[in-house]
Amino acid sequence: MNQTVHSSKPAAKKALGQAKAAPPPVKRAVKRAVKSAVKSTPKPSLQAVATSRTNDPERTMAGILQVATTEFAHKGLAGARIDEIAAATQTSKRMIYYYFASKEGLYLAVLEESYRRMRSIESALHLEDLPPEDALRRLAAFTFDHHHSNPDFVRLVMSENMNQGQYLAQSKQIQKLNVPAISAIQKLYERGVQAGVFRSGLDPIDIHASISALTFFNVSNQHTFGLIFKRNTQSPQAITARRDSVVEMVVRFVRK
Amino acid sequence: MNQTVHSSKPAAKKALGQAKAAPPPVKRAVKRAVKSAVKSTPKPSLQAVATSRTNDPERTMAGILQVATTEFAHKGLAGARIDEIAAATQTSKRMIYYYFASKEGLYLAVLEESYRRMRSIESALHLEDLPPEDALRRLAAFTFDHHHSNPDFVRLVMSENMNQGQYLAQSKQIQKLNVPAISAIQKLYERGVQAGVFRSGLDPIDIHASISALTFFNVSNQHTFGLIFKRNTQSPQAITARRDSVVEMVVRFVRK
DNA sequence: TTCAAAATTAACCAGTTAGTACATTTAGAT
DNA sequence: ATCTAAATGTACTAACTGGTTAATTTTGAA
Repeated sequence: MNQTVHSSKPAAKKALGQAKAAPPPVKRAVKRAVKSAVKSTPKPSLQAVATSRTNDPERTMAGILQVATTEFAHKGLAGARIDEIAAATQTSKRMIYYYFASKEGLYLAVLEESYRRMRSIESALHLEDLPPEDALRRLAAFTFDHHHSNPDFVRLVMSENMNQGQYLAQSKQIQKLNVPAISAIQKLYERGVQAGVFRSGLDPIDIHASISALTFFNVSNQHTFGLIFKRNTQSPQAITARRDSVVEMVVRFVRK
Repeated sequence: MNQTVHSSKPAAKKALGQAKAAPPPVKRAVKRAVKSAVKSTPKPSLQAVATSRTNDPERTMAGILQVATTEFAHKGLAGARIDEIAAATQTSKRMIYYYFASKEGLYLAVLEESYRRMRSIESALHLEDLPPEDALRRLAAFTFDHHHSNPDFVRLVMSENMNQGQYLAQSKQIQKLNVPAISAIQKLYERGVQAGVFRSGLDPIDIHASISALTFFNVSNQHTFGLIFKRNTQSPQAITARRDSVVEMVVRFVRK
Protein backbone atom coordinates (compact mmCIF):
# COMPACT_ATOMS: atom_id res chain seq x y z
CA MET A 1 0.00 0.00 0.00
CA ASN A 2 1.03 3.56 0.37
CA GLN A 3 4.43 3.39 1.92
CA THR A 4 6.74 6.35 2.03
CA VAL A 5 8.21 5.59 -1.37
CA HIS A 6 10.40 2.79 -0.08
CA SER A 7 10.02 0.72 3.01
CA SER A 8 13.07 0.06 5.14
CA LYS A 9 16.81 -0.15 4.58
CA PRO A 10 17.47 0.15 0.84
CA ALA A 11 16.61 3.82 1.04
CA ALA A 12 20.21 5.04 0.91
CA LYS A 13 21.18 2.91 -2.03
CA LYS A 14 18.19 4.05 -3.94
CA ALA A 15 18.92 7.69 -3.35
CA LEU A 16 22.40 7.03 -4.56
CA GLY A 17 21.20 5.54 -7.78
CA GLN A 18 18.42 7.95 -8.51
CA ALA A 19 19.75 11.38 -7.65
CA LYS A 20 16.17 12.24 -6.86
CA ALA A 21 16.11 11.99 -3.11
CA ALA A 22 15.62 15.76 -2.92
CA PRO A 23 12.89 16.23 -0.35
CA PRO A 24 10.10 18.73 -0.94
CA PRO A 25 10.74 20.46 2.38
CA VAL A 26 13.99 21.93 1.12
CA LYS A 27 12.62 24.32 -1.44
CA ARG A 28 9.77 25.45 0.71
CA ALA A 29 12.13 26.07 3.58
CA VAL A 30 14.52 28.09 1.49
CA LYS A 31 11.73 30.24 0.20
CA ARG A 32 10.47 30.89 3.65
CA ALA A 33 13.91 31.65 4.98
CA VAL A 34 14.43 34.29 2.35
CA LYS A 35 11.22 35.88 3.39
CA SER A 36 12.09 35.86 7.05
CA ALA A 37 15.51 37.31 6.29
CA VAL A 38 13.75 40.31 4.79
CA LYS A 39 11.44 40.98 7.63
CA SER A 40 13.79 41.90 10.50
CA THR A 41 14.20 38.27 11.70
CA PRO A 42 12.92 38.42 15.27
CA LYS A 43 15.56 36.34 17.01
CA PRO A 44 15.01 35.84 20.72
CA SER A 45 17.34 37.90 22.86
CA LEU A 46 20.01 35.91 24.64
CA GLN A 47 18.46 36.66 27.99
CA ALA A 48 14.96 35.60 27.11
CA VAL A 49 16.14 32.18 25.87
CA ALA A 50 15.83 29.37 28.33
CA THR A 51 14.28 26.11 27.20
CA SER A 52 12.16 27.11 24.23
CA ARG A 53 13.00 26.05 20.71
CA THR A 54 13.45 28.46 17.83
CA ASN A 55 12.48 27.38 14.37
CA ASP A 56 14.95 28.67 11.88
CA PRO A 57 15.14 26.31 8.94
CA GLU A 58 17.51 28.51 6.97
CA ARG A 59 20.01 28.66 9.73
CA THR A 60 19.60 24.98 10.49
CA MET A 61 20.34 24.04 6.89
CA ALA A 62 23.22 26.47 6.61
CA GLY A 63 24.74 25.12 9.80
CA ILE A 64 24.47 21.56 8.62
CA LEU A 65 26.00 22.43 5.27
CA GLN A 66 28.91 24.23 6.85
CA VAL A 67 29.77 21.42 9.20
CA ALA A 68 29.22 18.81 6.51
CA THR A 69 31.53 20.65 4.12
CA THR A 70 34.40 20.36 6.55
CA GLU A 71 33.64 16.74 7.32
CA PHE A 72 33.34 15.62 3.69
CA ALA A 73 36.37 17.66 2.67
CA HIS A 74 38.46 16.02 5.32
CA LYS A 75 37.26 12.45 5.14
CA GLY A 76 35.57 12.03 1.80
CA LEU A 77 32.13 10.62 1.25
CA ALA A 78 32.83 7.17 2.65
CA GLY A 79 34.92 8.38 5.55
CA ALA A 80 32.52 11.07 6.71
CA ARG A 81 30.20 10.22 9.58
CA ILE A 82 26.68 11.54 9.79
CA ASP A 83 26.77 11.21 13.56
CA GLU A 84 29.84 13.40 13.77
CA ILE A 85 28.33 16.00 11.51
CA ALA A 86 25.21 16.00 13.65
CA ALA A 87 27.24 16.30 16.83
CA ALA A 88 29.12 19.33 15.50
CA THR A 89 25.87 21.00 14.53
CA GLN A 90 23.50 22.99 16.68
CA THR A 91 20.79 20.61 15.57
CA SER A 92 20.21 16.87 15.41
CA LYS A 93 20.76 14.02 13.02
CA ARG A 94 17.08 13.95 12.36
CA MET A 95 17.30 17.37 10.73
CA ILE A 96 19.99 16.22 8.33
CA TYR A 97 17.66 13.58 6.99
CA TYR A 98 14.75 15.95 7.06
CA TYR A 99 16.47 18.40 4.75
CA PHE A 100 18.87 16.25 2.78
CA ALA A 101 17.24 12.83 2.84
CA SER A 102 20.46 10.81 2.85
CA LYS A 103 24.18 10.96 3.31
CA GLU A 104 24.54 11.17 -0.44
CA GLY A 105 21.98 13.93 -0.63
CA LEU A 106 23.94 15.93 1.90
CA TYR A 107 27.17 15.29 0.05
CA LEU A 108 25.68 16.48 -3.20
CA ALA A 109 24.32 19.61 -1.53
CA VAL A 110 27.78 20.31 -0.11
CA LEU A 111 29.33 19.82 -3.52
CA GLU A 112 26.87 22.16 -5.19
CA GLU A 113 27.20 24.83 -2.57
CA SER A 114 31.00 24.69 -2.73
CA TYR A 115 31.16 24.94 -6.49
CA ARG A 116 28.68 27.78 -6.47
CA ARG A 117 30.66 29.74 -3.91
CA MET A 118 33.92 29.22 -5.74
CA ARG A 119 32.57 30.40 -9.06
CA SER A 120 30.91 33.45 -7.62
CA ILE A 121 34.21 34.58 -6.15
CA GLU A 122 35.98 34.03 -9.44
CA SER A 123 33.76 36.49 -11.23
CA ALA A 124 35.15 39.90 -10.34
CA LEU A 125 38.67 39.80 -11.73
CA HIS A 126 38.41 42.57 -14.37
CA LEU A 127 40.88 41.01 -16.73
CA GLU A 128 39.63 43.23 -19.53
CA ASP A 129 41.30 46.26 -18.03
CA LEU A 130 44.81 44.81 -18.31
CA PRO A 131 47.14 44.16 -21.23
CA PRO A 132 46.91 40.48 -22.26
CA GLU A 133 50.09 39.23 -20.63
CA ASP A 134 49.40 41.05 -17.39
CA ALA A 135 45.88 39.73 -17.43
CA LEU A 136 47.15 36.19 -17.91
CA ARG A 137 49.61 36.59 -15.07
CA ARG A 138 46.89 37.88 -12.89
CA LEU A 139 44.55 35.05 -13.78
CA ALA A 140 47.17 32.41 -13.07
CA ALA A 141 48.28 34.00 -9.81
CA PHE A 142 44.72 34.45 -8.70
CA THR A 143 43.84 30.83 -9.46
CA PHE A 144 46.89 29.72 -7.55
CA ASP A 145 45.92 31.75 -4.50
CA HIS A 146 42.35 30.71 -4.88
CA HIS A 147 43.17 27.04 -4.63
CA HIS A 148 45.70 27.62 -1.93
CA SER A 149 43.28 29.43 0.32
CA ASN A 150 40.41 27.04 -0.29
CA PRO A 151 41.84 23.63 0.50
CA ASP A 152 38.44 22.29 1.46
CA PHE A 153 37.14 22.94 -2.01
CA VAL A 154 40.17 21.25 -3.50
CA ARG A 155 39.64 18.26 -1.27
CA LEU A 156 35.98 18.01 -2.20
CA VAL A 157 36.95 17.94 -5.85
CA MET A 158 39.54 15.26 -5.12
CA SER A 159 36.94 13.30 -3.27
CA GLU A 160 34.51 13.62 -6.12
CA ASN A 161 37.13 12.37 -8.52
CA MET A 162 37.61 9.37 -6.28
CA ASN A 163 33.89 8.87 -6.77
CA GLN A 164 34.47 9.11 -10.48
CA GLY A 165 32.38 12.23 -10.68
CA GLN A 166 29.17 10.32 -10.13
CA TYR A 167 27.62 12.95 -7.90
CA LEU A 168 28.75 15.91 -9.93
CA ALA A 169 27.17 14.15 -12.89
CA GLN A 170 23.83 14.33 -11.10
CA SER A 171 23.90 18.06 -10.68
CA LYS A 172 22.66 20.12 -13.58
CA GLN A 173 23.26 23.17 -11.43
CA ILE A 174 27.00 22.82 -11.17
CA GLN A 175 27.57 22.08 -14.79
CA LYS A 176 25.93 25.34 -15.80
CA LEU A 177 28.11 27.39 -13.51
CA ASN A 178 31.36 26.72 -15.25
CA VAL A 179 30.84 27.99 -18.74
CA PRO A 180 31.65 31.64 -17.87
CA ALA A 181 35.00 30.64 -16.40
CA ILE A 182 36.20 29.50 -19.77
CA SER A 183 34.89 32.46 -21.71
CA ALA A 184 37.07 34.78 -19.62
CA ILE A 185 40.26 33.03 -20.60
CA GLN A 186 39.09 32.70 -24.17
CA LYS A 187 38.58 36.43 -24.58
CA LEU A 188 41.85 37.14 -22.87
CA TYR A 189 43.71 34.76 -25.13
CA GLU A 190 42.15 36.08 -28.34
CA ARG A 191 42.99 39.57 -27.28
CA GLY A 192 46.60 38.57 -26.83
CA VAL A 193 46.76 36.90 -30.21
CA GLN A 194 45.38 39.98 -31.93
CA ALA A 195 47.81 42.19 -30.06
CA GLY A 196 50.57 39.98 -31.41
CA VAL A 197 51.93 38.96 -28.02
CA PHE A 198 50.46 35.45 -27.88
CA ARG A 199 51.06 32.75 -30.43
CA SER A 200 47.96 31.55 -32.22
CA GLY A 201 46.49 28.09 -32.56
CA LEU A 202 46.14 27.32 -28.87
CA ASP A 203 43.06 25.93 -27.20
CA PRO A 204 41.69 28.05 -24.34
CA ILE A 205 40.43 25.00 -22.50
CA ASP A 206 43.85 23.44 -22.79
CA ILE A 207 45.38 26.56 -21.27
CA HIS A 208 42.82 26.48 -18.53
CA ALA A 209 43.61 22.82 -17.90
CA SER A 210 47.27 23.65 -17.44
CA ILE A 211 46.60 26.50 -15.06
CA SER A 212 44.24 24.31 -13.06
CA ALA A 213 46.66 21.42 -13.01
CA LEU A 214 49.56 23.48 -11.76
CA THR A 215 47.60 25.29 -9.09
CA PHE A 216 45.40 22.40 -8.00
CA PHE A 217 48.23 19.93 -7.61
CA ASN A 218 50.03 22.34 -5.35
CA VAL A 219 47.28 21.88 -2.81
CA SER A 220 45.95 18.44 -3.59
CA ASN A 221 49.29 16.64 -3.51
CA GLN A 222 51.06 18.69 -0.90
CA HIS A 223 51.24 15.84 1.57
CA THR A 224 52.75 13.14 -0.58
CA PHE A 225 54.95 15.54 -2.48
CA GLY A 226 56.34 17.25 0.58
CA LEU A 227 57.00 13.93 2.23
CA ILE A 228 58.86 12.42 -0.68
CA PHE A 229 61.05 15.37 -1.45
CA LYS A 230 61.55 16.30 2.17
CA ARG A 231 60.55 19.82 1.50
CA ASN A 232 58.21 22.14 3.25
CA THR A 233 55.96 23.07 0.38
CA GLN A 234 53.73 25.23 2.54
CA SER A 235 56.05 27.83 3.99
CA PRO A 236 55.30 31.37 2.78
CA GLN A 237 58.55 31.45 0.82
CA ALA A 238 57.90 28.11 -0.82
CA ILE A 239 54.40 29.17 -1.76
CA THR A 240 55.55 32.43 -3.27
CA ALA A 241 58.32 30.77 -5.21
CA ARG A 242 56.00 28.13 -6.49
CA ARG A 243 53.40 30.66 -7.56
CA ASP A 244 55.99 32.69 -9.45
CA SER A 245 57.15 29.56 -11.18
CA VAL A 246 53.63 28.57 -12.18
CA VAL A 247 52.83 32.02 -13.50
CA GLU A 248 56.03 32.09 -15.46
CA MET A 249 55.33 28.70 -16.93
CA VAL A 250 51.88 29.68 -18.11
CA VAL A 251 53.07 32.93 -19.66
CA ARG A 252 55.96 31.31 -21.46
CA PHE A 253 53.60 28.74 -22.87
CA VAL A 254 51.34 31.22 -24.65
CA ARG A 255 53.88 33.94 -25.38
CA LYS A 256 55.08 34.27 -28.92
CA MET B 1 49.59 -14.90 29.01
CA ASN B 2 51.09 -15.33 25.62
CA GLN B 3 48.63 -13.64 23.34
CA THR B 4 49.29 -12.88 19.73
CA VAL B 5 50.83 -9.45 20.35
CA HIS B 6 47.58 -7.67 21.14
CA SER B 7 44.42 -8.99 22.63
CA SER B 8 41.06 -7.87 21.29
CA LYS B 9 39.55 -4.81 19.62
CA PRO B 10 42.03 -1.91 19.80
CA ALA B 11 44.30 -3.78 17.44
CA ALA B 12 43.42 -1.71 14.40
CA LYS B 13 43.87 1.62 16.08
CA LYS B 14 47.19 0.51 17.44
CA ALA B 15 48.45 -0.47 14.03
CA LEU B 16 47.40 2.91 12.75
CA GLY B 17 49.32 4.80 15.34
CA GLN B 18 52.42 2.68 15.47
CA ALA B 19 53.25 1.70 11.94
CA LYS B 20 54.61 -1.43 13.46
CA ALA B 21 51.83 -3.88 12.90
CA ALA B 22 54.08 -5.80 10.53
CA PRO B 23 53.56 -9.39 11.56
CA PRO B 24 56.55 -11.69 11.87
CA PRO B 25 54.95 -14.23 9.54
CA VAL B 26 55.41 -11.90 6.60
CA LYS B 27 59.17 -11.91 6.36
CA ARG B 28 59.51 -15.57 7.05
CA ALA B 29 56.92 -16.36 4.45
CA VAL B 30 58.59 -14.22 1.84
CA LYS B 31 61.90 -15.87 2.46
CA ARG B 32 60.39 -19.26 2.15
CA ALA B 33 58.51 -18.40 -0.96
CA VAL B 34 61.68 -17.25 -2.68
CA LYS B 35 63.24 -20.54 -1.84
CA SER B 36 60.33 -22.53 -3.17
CA ALA B 37 60.35 -20.48 -6.34
CA VAL B 38 63.89 -21.68 -6.94
CA LYS B 39 63.26 -25.34 -6.40
CA SER B 40 60.85 -26.21 -9.22
CA THR B 41 57.73 -25.31 -7.17
CA PRO B 42 55.83 -28.57 -6.91
CA LYS B 43 52.32 -27.30 -7.61
CA PRO B 44 49.66 -29.97 -7.69
CA SER B 45 48.57 -30.85 -11.18
CA LEU B 46 45.07 -29.74 -12.05
CA GLN B 47 43.85 -33.30 -12.21
CA ALA B 48 45.21 -34.35 -8.87
CA VAL B 49 43.51 -31.49 -7.05
CA ALA B 50 40.26 -32.30 -5.39
CA THR B 51 39.70 -31.27 -1.78
CA SER B 52 43.22 -30.87 -0.44
CA ARG B 53 44.61 -27.50 0.47
CA THR B 54 47.81 -26.09 -0.95
CA ASN B 55 49.98 -23.90 1.19
CA ASP B 56 51.47 -21.12 -0.86
CA PRO B 57 51.98 -18.08 1.34
CA GLU B 58 53.70 -16.08 -1.38
CA ARG B 59 50.87 -16.51 -3.78
CA THR B 60 48.30 -15.91 -1.06
CA MET B 61 49.90 -12.61 -0.12
CA ALA B 62 50.40 -11.53 -3.70
CA GLY B 63 46.79 -12.30 -4.48
CA ILE B 64 45.56 -10.31 -1.52
CA LEU B 65 47.76 -7.37 -2.44
CA GLN B 66 46.59 -7.36 -6.01
CA VAL B 67 42.92 -7.40 -5.14
CA ALA B 68 43.43 -4.89 -2.35
CA THR B 69 45.24 -2.52 -4.68
CA THR B 70 42.23 -2.33 -6.94
CA GLU B 71 39.82 -1.98 -4.07
CA PHE B 72 41.74 0.78 -2.30
CA ALA B 73 42.45 2.59 -5.53
CA HIS B 74 38.78 2.64 -6.39
CA LYS B 75 37.25 3.36 -3.02
CA GLY B 76 39.97 4.81 -0.86
CA LEU B 77 40.89 3.60 2.59
CA ALA B 78 37.55 4.37 4.23
CA GLY B 79 35.44 3.16 1.31
CA ALA B 80 37.26 -0.12 0.81
CA ARG B 81 35.74 -3.22 2.35
CA ILE B 82 37.81 -6.03 3.76
CA ASP B 83 35.00 -8.45 3.10
CA GLU B 84 34.94 -7.53 -0.56
CA ILE B 85 38.66 -7.86 -0.86
CA ALA B 86 38.46 -11.26 0.78
CA ALA B 87 35.64 -12.33 -1.50
CA ALA B 88 37.60 -11.39 -4.60
CA THR B 89 40.58 -13.34 -3.40
CA GLN B 90 41.24 -17.04 -3.64
CA THR B 91 41.71 -17.03 0.10
CA SER B 92 39.79 -15.88 3.16
CA LYS B 93 39.47 -12.80 5.32
CA ARG B 94 41.40 -14.50 8.06
CA MET B 95 44.46 -14.59 5.84
CA ILE B 96 44.35 -10.86 5.34
CA TYR B 97 44.65 -10.37 9.05
CA TYR B 98 47.21 -13.11 9.34
CA TYR B 99 49.55 -11.39 6.93
CA PHE B 100 48.65 -7.73 7.26
CA ALA B 101 47.23 -7.46 10.78
CA SER B 102 44.68 -4.75 10.00
CA LYS B 103 42.94 -2.84 7.27
CA GLU B 104 45.46 -0.07 7.71
CA GLY B 105 48.32 -2.54 7.55
CA LEU B 106 46.99 -3.84 4.26
CA TYR B 107 46.54 -0.35 2.93
CA LEU B 108 50.09 0.57 3.81
CA ALA B 109 51.40 -2.60 2.18
CA VAL B 110 49.46 -1.73 -0.96
CA LEU B 111 50.85 1.78 -0.93
CA GLU B 112 54.41 0.56 -0.53
CA GLU B 113 54.09 -2.07 -3.20
CA SER B 114 52.59 0.42 -5.65
CA TYR B 115 55.25 3.05 -5.10
CA ARG B 116 57.95 0.44 -5.41
CA ARG B 117 56.59 -0.86 -8.68
CA MET B 118 56.23 2.62 -10.13
CA ARG B 119 59.74 3.68 -9.31
CA SER B 120 61.28 0.52 -10.63
CA ILE B 121 59.64 1.09 -13.98
CA GLU B 122 60.86 4.66 -14.08
CA SER B 123 64.48 3.60 -13.87
CA ALA B 124 65.36 2.57 -17.39
CA LEU B 125 64.85 5.72 -19.42
CA HIS B 126 68.41 6.38 -20.59
CA LEU B 127 68.08 10.11 -20.64
CA GLU B 128 71.84 10.49 -20.72
CA ASP B 129 71.97 9.32 -24.32
CA LEU B 130 69.88 12.21 -25.60
CA PRO B 131 70.54 15.93 -26.09
CA PRO B 132 69.10 17.88 -23.14
CA GLU B 133 65.93 19.15 -24.78
CA ASP B 134 65.10 15.79 -26.31
CA ALA B 135 65.75 14.17 -22.98
CA LEU B 136 63.41 16.59 -21.27
CA ARG B 137 60.72 15.96 -23.85
CA ARG B 138 61.13 12.28 -23.38
CA LEU B 139 60.96 12.55 -19.61
CA ALA B 140 57.79 14.64 -19.71
CA ALA B 141 56.09 12.46 -22.30
CA PHE B 142 57.06 9.34 -20.42
CA THR B 143 55.73 10.68 -17.14
CA PHE B 144 52.52 11.62 -18.86
CA ASP B 145 52.06 8.14 -20.30
CA HIS B 146 53.14 6.60 -17.06
CA HIS B 147 50.40 8.30 -15.09
CA HIS B 148 47.88 7.76 -17.83
CA SER B 149 48.42 4.04 -17.95
CA ASN B 150 48.55 3.60 -14.19
CA PRO B 151 45.34 5.21 -12.95
CA ASP B 152 45.25 2.95 -9.91
CA PHE B 153 48.54 4.32 -8.73
CA VAL B 154 47.31 7.85 -9.28
CA ARG B 155 44.18 7.11 -7.32
CA LEU B 156 46.14 5.60 -4.45
CA VAL B 157 48.19 8.76 -4.24
CA MET B 158 45.02 10.84 -4.31
CA SER B 159 43.61 8.69 -1.57
CA GLU B 160 46.74 9.08 0.49
CA ASN B 161 46.54 12.83 0.11
CA MET B 162 42.99 12.67 1.38
CA ASN B 163 44.55 10.93 4.37
CA GLN B 164 46.99 13.80 4.62
CA GLY B 165 49.87 11.48 3.92
CA GLN B 166 49.65 9.85 7.30
CA TYR B 167 50.36 6.35 6.02
CA LEU B 168 53.08 7.35 3.64
CA ALA B 169 54.67 9.10 6.59
CA GLN B 170 54.91 5.75 8.34
CA SER B 171 56.87 4.11 5.57
CA LYS B 172 60.60 4.62 5.61
CA GLN B 173 60.75 2.35 2.60
CA ILE B 174 58.82 4.57 0.25
CA GLN B 175 60.60 7.72 1.18
CA LYS B 176 63.93 6.22 0.23
CA LEU B 177 62.73 5.22 -3.21
CA ASN B 178 62.20 8.69 -4.54
CA VAL B 179 65.57 10.30 -4.28
CA PRO B 180 66.90 8.81 -7.55
CA ALA B 181 63.93 10.19 -9.45
CA ILE B 182 65.03 13.71 -8.73
CA SER B 183 68.68 13.17 -9.46
CA ALA B 184 67.80 12.16 -13.02
CA ILE B 185 66.10 15.44 -13.77
CA GLN B 186 68.79 17.33 -11.96
CA LYS B 187 71.55 15.91 -14.12
CA LEU B 188 69.50 16.46 -17.22
CA TYR B 189 68.84 20.06 -16.32
CA GLU B 190 72.43 20.86 -15.49
CA ARG B 191 73.52 19.32 -18.74
CA GLY B 192 71.13 21.61 -20.56
CA VAL B 193 72.37 24.69 -18.78
CA GLN B 194 75.96 23.87 -19.61
CA ALA B 195 75.06 23.24 -23.22
CA GLY B 196 73.52 26.69 -23.24
CA VAL B 197 70.03 25.53 -24.23
CA PHE B 198 68.38 25.84 -20.79
CA ARG B 199 68.24 29.00 -18.77
CA SER B 200 69.98 28.81 -15.42
CA GLY B 201 68.70 29.44 -11.92
CA LEU B 202 65.86 26.94 -11.97
CA ASP B 203 65.15 24.41 -9.26
CA PRO B 204 65.03 20.78 -10.45
CA ILE B 205 62.43 19.88 -7.87
CA ASP B 206 60.30 22.74 -9.05
CA ILE B 207 60.54 21.45 -12.60
CA HIS B 208 59.65 18.01 -11.40
CA ALA B 209 56.67 19.43 -9.53
CA SER B 210 55.39 21.03 -12.70
CA ILE B 211 55.77 17.89 -14.75
CA SER B 212 54.03 15.87 -12.08
CA ALA B 213 51.24 18.39 -11.70
CA LEU B 214 50.49 18.53 -15.40
CA THR B 215 50.56 14.79 -15.91
CA PHE B 216 48.95 13.76 -12.64
CA PHE B 217 46.03 16.14 -12.94
CA ASN B 218 45.24 14.76 -16.34
CA VAL B 219 44.34 11.48 -14.71
CA SER B 220 43.31 12.50 -11.22
CA ASN B 221 40.81 15.15 -12.26
CA GLN B 222 39.58 13.65 -15.47
CA HIS B 223 36.08 13.10 -14.16
CA THR B 224 35.28 16.52 -12.82
CA PHE B 225 37.15 18.29 -15.59
CA GLY B 226 35.53 16.35 -18.39
CA LEU B 227 32.12 16.85 -16.88
CA ILE B 228 32.43 20.59 -16.46
CA PHE B 229 33.87 21.35 -19.85
CA LYS B 230 31.77 18.79 -21.65
CA ARG B 231 34.78 17.35 -23.24
CA ASN B 232 35.96 13.82 -23.68
CA THR B 233 39.38 14.10 -22.16
CA GLN B 234 40.14 10.43 -22.63
CA SER B 235 39.80 9.87 -26.33
CA PRO B 236 43.08 8.94 -28.02
CA GLN B 237 43.17 12.26 -29.86
CA ALA B 238 42.49 14.26 -26.72
CA ILE B 239 45.20 12.38 -24.87
CA THR B 240 47.75 12.92 -27.61
CA ALA B 241 46.94 16.59 -27.89
CA ARG B 242 47.14 17.05 -24.17
CA ARG B 243 50.45 15.26 -23.95
CA ASP B 244 51.93 17.40 -26.71
CA SER B 245 50.73 20.49 -24.92
CA VAL B 246 52.23 19.39 -21.63
CA VAL B 247 55.57 18.53 -23.19
CA GLU B 248 55.64 21.86 -25.00
CA MET B 249 54.85 23.70 -21.83
CA VAL B 250 57.65 22.06 -19.90
CA VAL B 251 60.21 22.65 -22.62
CA ARG B 252 59.27 26.28 -23.07
CA PHE B 253 59.62 26.77 -19.36
CA VAL B 254 63.25 25.70 -19.16
CA ARG B 255 64.37 26.74 -22.61
CA LYS B 256 66.54 29.82 -22.87
C1' DT C 1 58.08 -41.29 11.38
C1' DT C 2 57.28 -37.61 14.30
C1' DC C 3 56.38 -33.09 15.64
C1' DA C 4 56.09 -28.23 16.09
C1' DA C 5 55.50 -24.19 13.55
C1' DA C 6 53.24 -22.17 9.71
C1' DA C 7 49.15 -21.74 6.92
C1' DT C 8 44.40 -21.92 6.44
C1' DT C 9 39.26 -22.45 7.30
C1' DA C 10 34.69 -21.49 9.14
C1' DA C 11 31.80 -19.55 12.33
C1' DC C 12 31.24 -15.92 15.28
C1' DC C 13 31.00 -11.21 17.65
C1' DA C 14 30.64 -6.58 19.28
C1' DG C 15 30.84 -1.87 17.95
C1' DT C 16 29.53 1.23 14.51
C1' DT C 17 26.53 3.57 11.31
C1' DA C 18 23.00 5.11 8.17
C1' DG C 19 18.50 5.62 8.59
C1' DT C 20 13.62 5.68 11.02
C1' DA C 21 9.30 5.81 14.12
C1' DC C 22 6.97 8.54 16.87
C1' DA C 23 5.91 12.21 19.67
C1' DT C 24 6.15 17.19 20.26
C1' DT C 25 6.61 22.03 19.48
C1' DT C 26 6.51 26.22 16.59
C1' DA C 27 4.47 29.54 13.57
C1' DG C 28 1.91 31.49 9.90
C1' DA C 29 -2.72 31.72 7.93
C1' DT C 30 -7.65 32.18 8.68
C1' DA D 1 -8.04 32.00 19.16
C1' DT D 2 -7.58 28.07 16.27
C1' DC D 3 -5.74 24.96 13.28
C1' DT D 4 -2.64 22.72 10.20
C1' DA D 5 1.69 22.13 8.15
C1' DA D 6 6.42 22.72 8.94
C1' DA D 7 10.24 22.02 12.06
C1' DT D 8 12.45 19.63 15.68
C1' DG D 9 13.96 16.25 19.48
C1' DT D 10 14.46 11.48 21.44
C1' DA D 11 15.04 6.95 21.23
C1' DC D 12 15.56 3.12 18.54
C1' DT D 13 17.04 -0.54 14.99
C1' DA D 14 18.72 -3.49 11.46
C1' DA D 15 22.55 -4.23 8.79
C1' DC D 16 27.23 -3.72 8.07
C1' DT D 17 32.04 -4.23 9.12
C1' DG D 18 36.52 -4.79 11.08
C1' DG D 19 38.36 -8.07 13.69
C1' DT D 20 38.68 -12.58 16.49
C1' DT D 21 38.31 -17.42 18.40
C1' DA D 22 39.24 -21.87 18.02
C1' DA D 23 39.97 -25.75 15.54
C1' DT D 24 42.27 -28.06 11.43
C1' DT D 25 45.53 -29.10 7.89
C1' DT D 26 50.28 -28.62 5.66
C1' DT D 27 54.91 -28.78 5.65
C1' DG D 28 59.67 -29.00 6.40
C1' DA D 29 63.15 -30.49 9.58
C1' DA D 30 65.12 -33.70 12.93
